[in-house]
Amino acid sequence: MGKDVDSETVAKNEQSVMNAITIDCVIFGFDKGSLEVLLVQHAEGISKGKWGLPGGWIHKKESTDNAAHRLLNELTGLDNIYLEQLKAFGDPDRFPLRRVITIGYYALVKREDYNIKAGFTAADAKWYKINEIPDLIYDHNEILSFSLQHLRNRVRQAPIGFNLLPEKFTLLQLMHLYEEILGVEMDKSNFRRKILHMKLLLALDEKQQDVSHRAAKLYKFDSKIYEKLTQKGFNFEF
Amino acid sequence: MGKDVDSETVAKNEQSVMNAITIDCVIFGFDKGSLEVLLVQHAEGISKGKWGLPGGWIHKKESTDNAAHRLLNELTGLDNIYLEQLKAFGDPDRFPLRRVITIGYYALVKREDYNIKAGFTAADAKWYKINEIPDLIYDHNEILSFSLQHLRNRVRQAPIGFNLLPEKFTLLQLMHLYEEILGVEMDKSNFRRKILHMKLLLALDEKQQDVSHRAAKLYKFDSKIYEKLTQKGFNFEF
DNA sequence: ACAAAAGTGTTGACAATACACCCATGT
DNA sequence: ACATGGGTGTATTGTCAACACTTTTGT
Repeated sequence: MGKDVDSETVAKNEQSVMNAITIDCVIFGFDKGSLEVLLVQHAEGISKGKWGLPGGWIHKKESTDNAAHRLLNELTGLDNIYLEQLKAFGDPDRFPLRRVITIGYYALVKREDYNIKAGFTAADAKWYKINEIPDLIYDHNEILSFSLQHLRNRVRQAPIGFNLLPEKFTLLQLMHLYEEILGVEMDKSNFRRKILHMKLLLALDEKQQDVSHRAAKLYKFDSKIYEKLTQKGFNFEF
Repeated sequence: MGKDVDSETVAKNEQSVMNAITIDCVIFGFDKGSLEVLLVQHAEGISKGKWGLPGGWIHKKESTDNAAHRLLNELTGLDNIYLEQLKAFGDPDRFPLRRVITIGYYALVKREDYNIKAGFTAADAKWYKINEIPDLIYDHNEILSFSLQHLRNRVRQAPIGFNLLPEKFTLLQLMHLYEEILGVEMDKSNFRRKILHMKLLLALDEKQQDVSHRAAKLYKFDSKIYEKLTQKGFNFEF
């Protein structure tokens, strides 16, 4: 949950939100070879100064999915974000003040698109590398590690990893993304064969610019072919 | 949700339950080659007479997982059931009277163990074949089809299918289970090789009884080996 | 020239598939 | 004897992992 969440004021005064359910988002980004998560710092309340997942309350008239999209947009300004529900976290003691159940979501964003929203400063919101996560409020460490586990599984069954990369990318960039997420080393040659064999990528007539070595061909993700493949349930095993 | 759920009485009078969140369970069983789901009939309220998923309210002091287990036990009398959360369903209009979010669970039960709990009659609770599901209350058809999709995916990645079979089973029974869940035809010989190669099964010194053909060897599921395999994340692709 | 990454080719091991066939048992 | 399912064997094809090698480009 975000800035004001552990102050009870919001829930008590606002009749327009549900008062025993919140939403928390794990926002993944990929930058310079590292998988990162966007955390926010609490400005007030009992956990002032501590970091946590961005989140907030659900309006009475919006779906939980919409609420998650809205919260994400309020924080990052981004609109068409890959967003999926993880599950509900319902331990009776997870929130110290009273019984609140939270619905976890995870999002994948392209770091190139991301600009922190006006109203937030570097002190409020910050990207943390996945293996440098501090102690978070409530059960947010648990939600985060669940989402990481989930991402590792999903990424092997559906080509959602693309959502973390720029529109145009090289095969090696894609491979490094998988290596980072799954924590494994891969063989360049075999990776190329495998991914090209799936016909999911569209080769562009463009090459990398300004690199101090042979420029690699750029590819983009072909969503039409992806649709076909997801329907008959394919296997993206790496 | 179960018998009394759409009467508001429970939520309003009972201070001990959360009033805007419920739990709904999809209970899968496997009988005579068919995948089935346990549905219950509403006794009162606006949807009297209609069938729906069993479910109910969450007590203030129990986790959502415990609530699901409790509800399942109240209905079936069973204790050690395979139970997993699906996700939260949060459409603002899913429940007609007011805003209620439900957390979906799915359970796999061995039909041999199952006995309907006292207090329920055949008119209250009934097994329905997966392709003969009637119109259900609220968004329960949606929850059901989501859970079926989820089951089909899960069953290919973890050996949870065993939870639907008796303690001791034959290889062909197991194969038929997979065929039914996944909706495919399999090759007997190849299935044997594949499943035995995984070393997940323990061959017993027992054979089928009272069958009008050659009796098949019985196997049981080796949970120790399963633990090992799940940890390094294996692939149960069929 | 050489570093660094792009990109290709080859090989051997192993797994998936499709079938053909024999075995045991009750009616 | 035959129907029914249990159980074995094999030949082919395809996929995967390991690794050696060539190509391009900036410094």
